[in-house]
Amino acid sequence: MPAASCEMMQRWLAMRMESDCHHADGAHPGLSGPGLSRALGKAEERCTQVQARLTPPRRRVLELLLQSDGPLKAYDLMAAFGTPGKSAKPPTVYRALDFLERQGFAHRIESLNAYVPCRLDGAGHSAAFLICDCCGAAAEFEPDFGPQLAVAAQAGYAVRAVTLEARGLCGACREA
Amino acid sequence: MPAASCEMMQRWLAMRMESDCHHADGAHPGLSGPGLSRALGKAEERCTQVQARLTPPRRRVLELLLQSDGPLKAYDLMAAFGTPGKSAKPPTVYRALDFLERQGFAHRIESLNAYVPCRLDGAGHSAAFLICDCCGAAAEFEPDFGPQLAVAAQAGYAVRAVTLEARGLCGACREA
DNA sequence: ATTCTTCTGTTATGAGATAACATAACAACA
DNA sequence: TGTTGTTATGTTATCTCATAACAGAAGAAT
Repeated sequence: MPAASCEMMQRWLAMRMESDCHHADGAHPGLSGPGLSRALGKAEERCTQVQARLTPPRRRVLELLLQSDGPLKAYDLMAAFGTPGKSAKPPTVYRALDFLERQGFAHRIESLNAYVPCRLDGAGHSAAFLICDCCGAAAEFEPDFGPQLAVAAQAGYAVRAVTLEARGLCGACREA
Repeated sequence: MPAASCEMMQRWLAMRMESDCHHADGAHPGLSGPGLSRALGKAEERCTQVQARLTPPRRRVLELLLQSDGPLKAYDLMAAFGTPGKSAKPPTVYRALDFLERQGFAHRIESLNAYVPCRLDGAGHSAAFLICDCCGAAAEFEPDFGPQLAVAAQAGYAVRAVTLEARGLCGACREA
């Protein structure tokens, strides 16, 4: 199939991605029980160190993020926030996310409009993700922005934060 | 000496307007006249090479992006699309943007929900930007994703596209 | 000329995020 | 201990961003 196929190919790929690819991801499995408690405790600790308050709604949103196997949308968080039928309202969740991002406890993934808990210790203001277009997994990794920061310096930019999002297929989905 | 006058202008604006930073940016000035025609012609050419159709709405959206000094929002494009009072509707613009992105003529900047024309020749499916939080300029640069791709390969990921967005202050705004 | 595909125009709706304002909790300190 | 300033929450409404779904027009292929 020669040339007219560029758009056809796109559609085909899109269909394939939509078709059920429900591999459990494995990149960052959701926490529960002791692991969850430990992570929350760590967050509490870091909050007291910097005199920030991990209030109930903030803690709840962080808990939901930590429990999840993958990125969560803001409205998913709202739905899961309270008891069934008693969901949170947008500002509650967005404010909590705002706080969590400022403290480095969570990241927003721009290309998904979704949020993940930070998986790296002592992370600063940078985040980098390998995102699987098939199963939706988002694996955080420690980026080396050396080359990019060199370019920025050359151009006279003062970089405050960098986000990098690589889209593709994870190992599991490549084989399937 | 354009740099000096730009600086003066910035100081003046900063004094007048205190909080808001409305400098014209200069990173990628909007095209007009022959430069614009040349860019559009080049796009036409590349389209015929791959048997894609740069139809009127697509061409119009690309033209608007090329004319702009900075990133444009989808709804700004809609407003500017036709004659005053006769704006385009969402699908018209989003479909055009979709096409332009697929052909590599435009990029979406995720962290701004905005769009820019591609400024690099022969660009593949990667994009990298230095975004000024003060004046809104978005300077595209050729990224070197060597380290990141190594990480991805190590993790078994097949990377299809990478986007990088560095937020900070451009040289001009740093001084102001 | 017909058929297939792609592209456009239109209406309506879905998803994502914030504005604005009132109230509550907390810390600091006289 | 009450007062004050600050920070956080609850609530309503609204705003911005993006897509679904379908009818019809324009091109290309035979």
